[in-house]
Amino acid sequence: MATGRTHRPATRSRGIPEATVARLPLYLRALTALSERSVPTVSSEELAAAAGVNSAKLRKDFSYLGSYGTRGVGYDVEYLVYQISRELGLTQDWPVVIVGIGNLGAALANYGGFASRGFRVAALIDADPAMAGKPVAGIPVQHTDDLEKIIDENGVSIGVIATPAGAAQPVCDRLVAAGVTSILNFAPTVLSVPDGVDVRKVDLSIELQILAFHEQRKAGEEAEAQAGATAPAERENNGKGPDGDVPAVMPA
Amino acid sequence: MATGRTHRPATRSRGIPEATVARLPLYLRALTALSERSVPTVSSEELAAAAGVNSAKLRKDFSYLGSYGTRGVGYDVEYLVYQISRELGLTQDWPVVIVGIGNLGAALANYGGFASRGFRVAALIDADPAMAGKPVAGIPVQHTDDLEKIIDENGVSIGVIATPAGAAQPVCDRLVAAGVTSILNFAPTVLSVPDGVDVRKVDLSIELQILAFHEQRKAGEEAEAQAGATAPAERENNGKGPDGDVPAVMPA
DNA sequence: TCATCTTTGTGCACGCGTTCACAAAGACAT
DNA sequence: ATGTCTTTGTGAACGCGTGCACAAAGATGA
Repeated sequence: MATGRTHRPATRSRGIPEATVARLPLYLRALTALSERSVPTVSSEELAAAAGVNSAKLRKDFSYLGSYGTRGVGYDVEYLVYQISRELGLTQDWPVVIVGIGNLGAALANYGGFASRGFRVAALIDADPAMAGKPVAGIPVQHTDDLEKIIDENGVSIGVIATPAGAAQPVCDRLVAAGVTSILNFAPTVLSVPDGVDVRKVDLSIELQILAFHEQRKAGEEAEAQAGATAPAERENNGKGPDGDVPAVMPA
Repeated sequence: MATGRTHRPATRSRGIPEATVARLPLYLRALTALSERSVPTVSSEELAAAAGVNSAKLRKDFSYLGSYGTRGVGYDVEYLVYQISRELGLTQDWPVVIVGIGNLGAALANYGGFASRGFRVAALIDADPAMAGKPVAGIPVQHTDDLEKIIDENGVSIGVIATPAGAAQPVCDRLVAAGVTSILNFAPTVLSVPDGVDVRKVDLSIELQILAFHEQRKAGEEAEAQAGATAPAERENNGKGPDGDVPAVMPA
């Protein structure tokens, strides 16, 4: 998955482990799909398959929320949808601001997945005066100068940063000073924030690099297996470097 | 961080722990910045601060790669940049295809972070015939019909899925059948793939839901602390539900 | 050459998360 | 009522990841 990793010291919030919290949205999505198909109940086995996790893990996750299942039957879909929604805080409305309306910011503004679960794009903010007033996804872009006022008037506590790397920390500081306590950061920067503020980061470049690592490993193993299968002894040094299984690319 | 979570059974690849691999890009970014400022060496303490991690963790991470530091001095920046790049497989070129050129797909195509680290957008693919031939980020969009040919001719092993949820699994299947072995999935779906194929997912909606959970918890604790500080006994049941610290929103 | 000082590399202990395996609970049929 | 069968909820063991704390290594100066 995406870099969604956690900064917080794994403090168990209200008894629910962080790892479980991260899976609840997954369960919720699967349950919503079942609900739309009017499926009344579901077993841990079925639901786990739909969410792509181990069934024991799912049961343990649910056990942190309470005993919502019926032995011999399974879980009531509608009831579980409600319980998880409530636990995640999705029964209320969360106004969100997006700062930095470039390619990515605009795409986020247009992203339907926000509105679907209680998240409402309250405002779009950009530092470019030329953008001011221009509507994106039906919402007029406002200038950074008014950031504090916008946060305050809309009671915003969640901010999304989609600015270039250089602008991210200053924007973050202003958001926090204005009262934002949760930040979703798309800029390739490590943000520093005071205690009590949550930051999650999504970094496309990092995700690709992790994939590249595994991809390289796969290629290497394959080559090794190939060599081992055909002629193990022949694998001396076919014109590369002294180190056989390392690409012969040298640094400066 | 973003949903970047890992699917693989935490199989330690080549002795390097998965958690370490996920941090290497972070170190690399910090080191690149130092390199551009022509800083020759850096201590684990300084670098750790720049990357936002514990210094002991950083040293242990580097120890998996080998002994690249000098005691009493620190690490050679240039050398470390090269070693990490090589370990991550960034010394070679990775052609990537993006499937689904909507808002998000277009934003990804325009994203500069791809090109910067050995990743090259080899092709953009969309199912809409009206999009075919239209250039996005300077690259003409091609039709899904040619997917297999494109993968094959460009030697693509990494695919990015930015389609609507419904199209994701079919597209994934075709990518895998055509030879792609690493997938970065932006669609809100659980993809099932055969063994040997890596999937990482980035889910904006999930990230927001996790933030909402903590945000709700913070609000609840604050209210509780408030109540406890002023009048603990007064906190009987101020017209909500039988369960005091749960929002009195009822399901259908 | 020797002493001092800095910084790495790592042994060790701890805690979270995962998984297995099973007892308890309930549905359902007789 | 009683028995059988399904499925939950959880105790317990295991493994990975983290962070402390320190010994070893090397630089630097006298």
